[in-house]
Amino acid sequence: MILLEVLKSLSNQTRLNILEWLKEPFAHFPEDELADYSPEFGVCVSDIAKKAGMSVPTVSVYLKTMMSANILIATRKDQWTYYKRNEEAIQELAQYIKVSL
Amino acid sequence: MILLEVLKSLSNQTRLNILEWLKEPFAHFPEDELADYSPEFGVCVSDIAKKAGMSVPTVSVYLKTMMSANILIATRKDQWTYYKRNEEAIQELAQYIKVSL
DNA sequence: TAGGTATTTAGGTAATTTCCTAAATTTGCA
DNA sequence: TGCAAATTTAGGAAATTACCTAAATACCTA
Repeated sequence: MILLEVLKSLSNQTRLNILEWLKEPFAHFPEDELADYSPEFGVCVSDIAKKAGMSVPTVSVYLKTMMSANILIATRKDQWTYYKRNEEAIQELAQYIKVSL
Repeated sequence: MILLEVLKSLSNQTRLNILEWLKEPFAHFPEDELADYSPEFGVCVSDIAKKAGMSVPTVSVYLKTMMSANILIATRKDQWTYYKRNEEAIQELAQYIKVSL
């Protein structure tokens, strides 16, 4: 884990929100958009962009940033890219801060 | 705790380094600079600036930023301002990430 | 192969952050 | 009172980040 990279990826309100939304997709995204939702894959880029009220390209880059930091996991499926949280990495971050920061 | 503010205050390599140095001052600062060191107060601005290899004003602002985020605690004593880590706030951050992020 | 949907990449402007030097302030002490 | 040391505040240049729109790419299906 590259701590600075992880912290940078989390130091933006929209990116923090995305992480929250992905924790409970059904509480944050319209049900019809989650018609084919599976916790294995997550939520696709355009649904997240719509929820964020930002352009798809901006959110695409945000998601990619968080994936590079290993906080999100991406899965390409047909023409969609689904993103979900990397719970292990988030716990690793918490543990690192607790014992090593 | 304002999560975004805390994360921003930590998303800079120099500020992360400062937090590390303050964890074990004797391992990171020259002994003579720590002549009157006390864990109750910490290390003064100019010693931290020297260690960082940056100007005093820059480091002064960095420290103030981290204090505003509640990650550091400042104590003014005569003409010196000493900074130490806020261990409770750091643990609170770790816990927040663990259970709520 | 053509056309449609989803995503990514490129390129640009505005805002923020990084870091400096100079000036102002705080505090101790002769 | 007035100088000296430590710090903070002000102001500015350069780099990075935050967003956008337009264009390119990926992948489906007819």
